[in-house]
Amino acid sequence: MDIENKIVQNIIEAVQKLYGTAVEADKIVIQETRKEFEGQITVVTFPFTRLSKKTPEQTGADIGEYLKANVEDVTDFNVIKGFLNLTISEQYWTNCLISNVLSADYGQFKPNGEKVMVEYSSPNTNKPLHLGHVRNNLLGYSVAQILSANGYDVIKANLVNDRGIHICKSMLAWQQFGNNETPASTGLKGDHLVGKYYVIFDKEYKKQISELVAGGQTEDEAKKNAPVIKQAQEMLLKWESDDPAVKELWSKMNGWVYEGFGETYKKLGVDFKKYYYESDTYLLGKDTIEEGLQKGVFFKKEDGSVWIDLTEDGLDQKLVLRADGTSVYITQDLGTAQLKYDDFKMDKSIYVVGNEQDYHFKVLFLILEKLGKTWAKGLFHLSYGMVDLPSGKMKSREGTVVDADDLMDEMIRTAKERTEELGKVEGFTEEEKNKLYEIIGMGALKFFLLKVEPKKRLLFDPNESIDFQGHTGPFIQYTHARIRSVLAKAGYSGKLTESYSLVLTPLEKDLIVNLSKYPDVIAASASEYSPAQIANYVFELAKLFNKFYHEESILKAEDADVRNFRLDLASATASVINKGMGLLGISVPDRM
RNA sequence: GCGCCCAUAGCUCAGCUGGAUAGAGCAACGGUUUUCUAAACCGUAGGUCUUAGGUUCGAAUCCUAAUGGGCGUACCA
Repeated sequence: MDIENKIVQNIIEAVQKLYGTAVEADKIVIQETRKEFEGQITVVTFPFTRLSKKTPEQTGADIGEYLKANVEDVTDFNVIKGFLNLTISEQYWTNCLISNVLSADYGQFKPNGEKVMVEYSSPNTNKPLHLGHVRNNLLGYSVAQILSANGYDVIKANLVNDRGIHICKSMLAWQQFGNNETPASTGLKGDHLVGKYYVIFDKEYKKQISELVAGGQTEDEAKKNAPVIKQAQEMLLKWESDDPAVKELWSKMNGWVYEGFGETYKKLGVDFKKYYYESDTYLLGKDTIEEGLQKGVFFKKEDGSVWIDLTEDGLDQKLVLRADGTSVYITQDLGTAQLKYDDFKMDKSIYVVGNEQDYHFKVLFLILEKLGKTWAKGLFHLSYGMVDLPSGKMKSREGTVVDADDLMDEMIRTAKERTEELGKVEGFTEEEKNKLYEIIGMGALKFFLLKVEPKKRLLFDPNESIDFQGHTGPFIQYTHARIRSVLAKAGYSGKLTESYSLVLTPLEKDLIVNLSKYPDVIAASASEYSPAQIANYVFELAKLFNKFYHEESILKAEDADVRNFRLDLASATASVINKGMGLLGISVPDRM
């Protein structure tokens, strides 16, 4: 809000003139006035009492007088203890609505010339996506949208883990037990079919282990000697040496998975500009290791393994290359980071990855900094908490995962039931109905996951369905639909208010004050990479509008100017709801 | 052992760089529909902000320690 800057400037002047000393702008605390007091903007005046050598009340009154006399839009003030509550003119708020909030690009910042990559999703191709991936995908997509609204040029990237021992496990199990099943022959989604064989592998593996243990081997020996694991390892070696048959099987099964993921991504509403595949990048990083050795950042042990000593930074010694010269996880991440930078030369790069990898990224970024990569300071790990069930962690191999596709289907089904119960789809075509159910069901799911601060862990109880009432996506969607309905009835087609001399009701003023905060919320959510801030803001806005809607009629307002103004106000609210929800990847319907 | 993260109402969560009597939603109880969509609105009840110290005009917020929970600390990814 620009009025805040004006007030801050004038306070600096006031303190200078009244008390003969200077205050820094960042010492001045401005906040929203609490509901129970008169005014919209509050200045905390405790810090000035030291300069004024007067009571908080007297100091507040001094500054209040000054502001009233010198700032055009400050029309009145009151002082309660160390709080100076300012009343801002009606014209200011009316004007704010008409010239700012209602403009088409409200909340969209000008391009800032910076490029940022957001890497998210990053699935393994041996099993379908589950609820944890859903959180990742929604977060990544939303953060990308938010950065884009803040003026960044955003590149959404997906680093697919398409190779490795876990992939070979699914392949091997399919080869041995699959009877040539395909998605077409079974009707299963490709990623689910492959996941099925990942589970079958694990069952077989466990069976063989217990047989070997029964035959006298220790648990550890059995784990190494079980025939299936040996075969999987052989398969991995063959893959690495480009064995045509293995590669063909690999391409075939990954192809099924990609088709399945494609559907899931589509339903989730996420997309990517750039795909990286680990089968292409897993050998990268060796140059970086060499560079590190040259620069003396890394050192070689007698066995030939390469390390970095981070003990001075409070971390440990970390292996960066095995004794046999092969890569570890961080080797390829070093290489991939370089590759990404070479590809796009971005200013910032966000990795959306769970908090179990906090240490890994701390080390990764630190190494790149020590290597003197100027771009390393732009790297950021957007770390988010795990999604837990009441029973604890989800385990794909133990079948306790909440499957992404199942969950989405269930949400949409529930949306359908709820909507039909309420009898709200009269006059909808079959297609419109299905579209609506999807919008509502996905809205409920997305809002549920995004309203929580990313770094907090998230509890999901499959036995308790996700709500459609209260602090939810559908609540906000409903508010939007109501507004659109009123606007449609009024034949509203754009800004109606001319007059700046309205007397606003408290609720109208509250609404405008709230709407005027939107750009600040967008900026804050970007600097903290937190869609939750937008989610909670939009909820607050919707709640406030519902109150207004309930208490003050729009279409039946006695005065034509008031009616027009309220239509503008409603339209502005709908538009901010639409934009805010859009940044969360949630659509809002016109009717529901 | 060491490191990182979390702890707010019965449950799920807000609480911005320290600022007024700590706020929502759900669940519970009571009320609102001849009036723009009741997926809504209003009210009641519910809290020693895990604990103990400290910093200061002022602490849920910052510092220290303890307790509880999660994660990491692999020549796994």
